[in-house]
Amino acid sequence: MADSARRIADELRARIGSGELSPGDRLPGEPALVGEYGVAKETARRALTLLVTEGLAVRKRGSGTYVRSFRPLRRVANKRLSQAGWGNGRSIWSADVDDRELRVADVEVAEVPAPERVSRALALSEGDPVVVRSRRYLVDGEAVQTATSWLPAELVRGTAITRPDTGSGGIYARLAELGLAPARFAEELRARMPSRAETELLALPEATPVVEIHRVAFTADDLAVELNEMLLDAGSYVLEYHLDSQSE
Amino acid sequence: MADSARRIADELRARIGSGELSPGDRLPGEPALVGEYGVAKETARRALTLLVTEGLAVRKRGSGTYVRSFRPLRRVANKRLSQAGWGNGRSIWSADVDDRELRVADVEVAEVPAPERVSRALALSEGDPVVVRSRRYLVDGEAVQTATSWLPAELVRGTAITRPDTGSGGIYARLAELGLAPARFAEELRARMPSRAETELLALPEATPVVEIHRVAFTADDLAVELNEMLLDAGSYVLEYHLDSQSE
DNA sequence: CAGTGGTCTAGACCACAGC
DNA sequence: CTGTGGTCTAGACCACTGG
Repeated sequence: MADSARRIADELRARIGSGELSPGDRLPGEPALVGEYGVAKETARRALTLLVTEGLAVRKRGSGTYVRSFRPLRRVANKRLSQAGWGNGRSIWSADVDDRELRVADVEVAEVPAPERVSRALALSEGDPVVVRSRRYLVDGEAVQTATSWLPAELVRGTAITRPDTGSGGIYARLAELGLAPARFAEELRARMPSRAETELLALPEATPVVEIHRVAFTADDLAVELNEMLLDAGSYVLEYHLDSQSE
Repeated sequence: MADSARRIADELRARIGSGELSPGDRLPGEPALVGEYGVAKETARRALTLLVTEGLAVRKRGSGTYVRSFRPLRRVANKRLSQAGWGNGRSIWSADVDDRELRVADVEVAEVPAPERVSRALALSEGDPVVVRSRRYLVDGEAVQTATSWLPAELVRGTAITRPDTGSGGIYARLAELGLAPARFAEELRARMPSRAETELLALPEATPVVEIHRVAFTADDLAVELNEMLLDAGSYVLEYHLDSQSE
C-alpha cells in the first residue's frame, strides 16, 4: 500500500508512453482515481501532481487534467549560417517551423540609471543613463517570451530607438545608421523554474521551466551597445545554434 | 484565511529576497510554521512546496528545508571565439569559472542498429549500424551531465572510437585522423522537467529542469559524423554562445 | 446545474538524520 | 532517541467550467 500516489502515476505514465493516451487527451480525474484505486482524494491528487511536475500533464480547473502537448517554436540564433549547408540530415525536434508568427506587444520605453548588472555588461558606470525597451512576444495571442533591451543613453538619445516604434529593421538598423552596427553577440543561457510573477507574465502552465537569455551586442570595435535580457517559455521553444569548428 | 499556504510562502520568499535568509540557511520547518501561523501541517508543507517548485529551496529529509544555492559551471560552446575580444564587459552570471574539473565516468560503448531519430540526424537509413558511446560527467563527485554519442559504424569501426578510452584528444582527434575532422556543429537545445529516471540518474534536486542538447558534427564536406545527445542539470550550468553578425 | 480541480483541516504512521 | 520531512486518510468547503 506504500506509495500509492507513485504507483498510480506510474500506471498513468505508462499509458501516456504507450500512446494509449495522446497529447490533449483527458486523464482520469481525481474522483475516478479514488474509485478505481480506493485511495483518498488527496492521494489521487498527488498522483496527478507527479505527472504535472514532470511536465507530462496540465490541469484545467473545472474541466480535467490533460496530457500535455509540445509544439515548440524554433529560435535560430544565427539565421545566416542556418541557410547554408546544414541540410544534410538535421532537425531532431520537429517544430511548426514558420506557420505561426511572433507578434510584439506591450512595448515600453524609458530612460533610467543603469542597474549594477547592466552597467557591468555594457562596461558603463553604475547609474549611467540607459534606455530600456521592454516588450512581450505573442504567438496565437499567447505570450511566449519577454525581452528587455538596455542601451547606453548617450549613444542612442534622440533616435528612433527611444520611441516605441523603432521603424523598419528595428534597433539594429538604427544602430547601424549611427555607425554602431552589431558585429558580434555573446549569449548566456540559463534554464530554471519561474517565479510566481514570471509564471503570470507568461501565463505558464505548471512545471514549465523558463530559459533566461542574456545577450550582449558588440560593434566591430568591441563596443558593447546593447544588453538584451530575454525570458522564454521553455515549453514553447527549441533553440538552435550553428557553430564553426574549434568549438570544443 | 484564504490561501494560507501562498501567504506563508510569500513571506518566506521575501525573507530570502531581502537576504535575511541566505543560500544554505535552514528555513522554518513544518512544525515551526504550524506554530507560527496556526495552520495544519499539510498547509505548512504546501507553503514550503511552493518555494521548492520555484527552485528557491531544497528539502533534506530528516534535517530540514534549506535555501538553495546556485553555483553554475560555464559551458562555452565555442571556446576559440571566446578567447578573442569579448572582454569588454561580460559575465552576467558569475560562475566558479574553472576551479572545478569535469570528470568522466561510466563510459560504455556498443554497436547497435540506428534508432529512427539517430538515422535521421546522421542521414543514414534506419537500422544502419552505429557506434554508441555513453558517459556521465561528474563535478566534485556529483553527476551534472550525461552524454551519448552516435557515430556511423562504417566510418569508425576498428578505431579507438570503439574503445572506452579514445586516447588523447578524444573522438574528434580520432575523426580528424580519418580525414573526418568536424568543421561545423549544429546544436539544438530544449529545457524541460526531467522524468523520474533522469532525476535519479543526475541526482537532481526537486524542481530542477534539465537542458537537453542535441549536437550534430559535420565535416567540411557536410558529412554528418556524430550526433551527441547531452542532458544537463540546469542548476549546474550557464551556457555561453558567441555569434557573428547577421544573427537576427 | 453537476462535475471538476483548489485549498484546507486534524489526525495518523513511517523513514531518515543527527546527536 | 528526538525532530525532521514523506505519505496517507476522510472529510469539508470553495471556485470554476461546461452543458
